[in-house]
Amino acid sequence: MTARVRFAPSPTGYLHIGAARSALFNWLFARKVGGKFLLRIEDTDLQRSTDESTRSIIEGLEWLGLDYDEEIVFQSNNADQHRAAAKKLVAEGKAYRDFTPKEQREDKSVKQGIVDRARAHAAEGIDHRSNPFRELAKEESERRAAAGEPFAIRLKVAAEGVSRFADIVYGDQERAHAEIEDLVILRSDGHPLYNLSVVLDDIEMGITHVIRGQDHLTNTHKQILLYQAFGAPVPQFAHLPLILAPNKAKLSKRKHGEVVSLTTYRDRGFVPDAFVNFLVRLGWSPDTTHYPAEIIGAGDTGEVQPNPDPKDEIFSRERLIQLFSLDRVNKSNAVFNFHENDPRHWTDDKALWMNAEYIRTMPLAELLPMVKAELRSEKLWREEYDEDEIVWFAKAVELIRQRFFTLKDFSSHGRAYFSEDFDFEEAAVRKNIFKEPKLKELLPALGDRLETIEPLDAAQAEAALRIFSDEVGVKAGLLINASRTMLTGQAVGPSMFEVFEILGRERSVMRLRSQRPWHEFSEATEGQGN
RNA sequence: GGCGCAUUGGUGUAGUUGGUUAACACGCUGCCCUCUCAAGGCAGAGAUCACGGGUUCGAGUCCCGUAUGCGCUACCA
Repeated sequence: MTARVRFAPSPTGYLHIGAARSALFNWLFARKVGGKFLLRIEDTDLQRSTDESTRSIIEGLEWLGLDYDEEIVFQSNNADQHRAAAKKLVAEGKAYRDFTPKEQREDKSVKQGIVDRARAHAAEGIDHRSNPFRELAKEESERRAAAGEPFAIRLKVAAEGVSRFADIVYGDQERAHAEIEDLVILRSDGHPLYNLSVVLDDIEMGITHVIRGQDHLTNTHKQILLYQAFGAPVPQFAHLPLILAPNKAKLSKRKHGEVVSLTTYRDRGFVPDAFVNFLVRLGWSPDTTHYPAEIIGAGDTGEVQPNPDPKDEIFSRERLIQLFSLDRVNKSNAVFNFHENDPRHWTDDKALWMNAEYIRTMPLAELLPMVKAELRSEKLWREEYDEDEIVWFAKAVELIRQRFFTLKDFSSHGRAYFSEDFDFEEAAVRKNIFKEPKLKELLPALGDRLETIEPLDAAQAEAALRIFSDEVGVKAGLLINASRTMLTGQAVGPSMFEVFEILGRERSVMRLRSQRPWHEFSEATEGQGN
């Protein structure tokens, strides 16, 4: 039997990174075992579900490269079947109509309401199964329903016995039926509820492995009861640890903002594979056991690769598929360690590091289209980069990628490589240019010197600059650092001679002759004057 | 309140059936390299393995309890 798994988000907002990770684990599992990965949108909550959110989920999965194998299932399309199934359970005596009027929610929190009621019931010795309608005569129930009296449908849970299942991640789970209330499966307005809908859809879609967040671990017992009521085979379950905020609270949009939204990472310049690589390490690690080559087979065919080294952190998508296994998922929740109000560490440092690692080491051919998209979105793209200047473009990207963290850096820190319209950083100007008054004359003179060299490659530029610095009696470093700021507006960047070569003779000379720093900033040192 | 799950340096993780200097990655500090900043190389700080008992010659690894966190407990998903 081929495995069939699904990712089943509810479209009530952006795609949460925790949900994205669930999708990833499902996808990896499916690809690993040659099964099917399906997508189901759980849009039963019509008030909260939005098309925009559905779109963002689909886009998010596409961005991560998690392709699904069949048509998307929209749960709302199945509401009629779900209703019919609930009524069938009533007819079979496995569920009953509850005519208790719907409770009005107070303004206090749901959680507090639950606790209060549980306390009150405990104090009065009320069993949660003491519903007066549980054993109502069939005829009476039919009569009241026919008379138009509203009712919810509850599953009749056995008073005795226990529910058991073996979770692939969390191990054997057991819960006494006495702990499970007669859950409502159909609302009095005819609306099917979550536990009913998931089970029915999972049966319908032939799901064999349910891989989802640990927040559903205890719900699973209820769902198993429903599988049994419908006489359907129970799938395997694997629950995933949750992703928590730095204060170990649940990550939420309201409290933590855009760091929890997957689209943020796309919009802020993450490489999809890098983010996948980061996400997969939250709660999963590969088997690093080292088996002798004579046991696992020869490595030269490429078919059998040894397990990774413990120090390995970078895994390609293909490697992840090869290495992935649900029994290597751990049980404790992971903290997503971002720093609010710190622009440098706006998200987890390791995610940022990993993205930088991908940007500087991934095949250039894969990076170039991403840089192109970024430049295009910032109106810095020129068609020549795809034509006559294609070699230049590749070399420029190769040069500057080495110290970038996100794709956004290509249009911000890297702007001067693609446009004359770049800014000078004031601190850089003060540090590298204003500190030596002679530079106002030396830099244009250096420009004159470099103008005589064609082509202006790195070696030539270096030779010329060093000779020039000797002649005028200043340290080469002074001219190098000043040049960097003149040509890029910044105090830091790649090796200066490479920059000369990439920018070329014309642009280098023009920028060395520019008077912009003196026009844009006052030479007066801060804290002095008046 | 009840039930469930978890607990290894700041963060993510490793630690196969208990065996004795608790490993790796990120981050942090210093040094080297150097035209700056990264990268890279080297070195270092940082963990009484939540706490308390127990079993054992020996426990991060097994058992019990406590604490803390999280989850579920809804006619939310």
